[in-house]
Amino acid sequence: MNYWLMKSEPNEFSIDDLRQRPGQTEHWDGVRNYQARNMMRDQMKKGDHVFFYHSNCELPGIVGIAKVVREGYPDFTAFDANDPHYDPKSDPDLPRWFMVDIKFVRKLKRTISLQKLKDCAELSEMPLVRRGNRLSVMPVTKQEWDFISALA
DNA sequence: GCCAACGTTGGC
DNA sequence: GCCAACGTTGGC
Repeated sequence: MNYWLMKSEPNEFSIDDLRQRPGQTEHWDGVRNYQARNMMRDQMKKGDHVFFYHSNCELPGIVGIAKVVREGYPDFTAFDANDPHYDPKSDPDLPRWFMVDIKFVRKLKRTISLQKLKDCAELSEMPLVRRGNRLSVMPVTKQEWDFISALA
């Protein structure tokens, strides 16, 4: 069992949007970063736990929990010239970008803010709290997961 | 292979 | 809206 953190801008796609999706499930399309791609394609497994993080908003932080319900498969939005995430270099016969499906588990009563996470020495190794970090999908250790869960 | 230019991310 | 940090692109 592995643990992850996935960022989303709430004005694009929030934890509430996920909860309201049919089956409370959504495909995580639009990631155009190779490190994040590799994790979704190769490492994220059905049943893995996910922290849902809101970025680029009034109170950045962890807002909920989700889980992986479908393992890596080609991000079809890359093939669609009308899609904002279109990438002509991704060939359907040799897809460049991958995604997973995640399902809503629960929303936290209160956001665990980025500031709070930064204040915890136990979390100082997380890429999330490192300066300049831009990874939108990142691994979380079991220790970090348990520690953060206890903050909620 | 180097590196400047550029576009994007994301906190503030 | 600003801007630092970072990844990607493309000329050479």
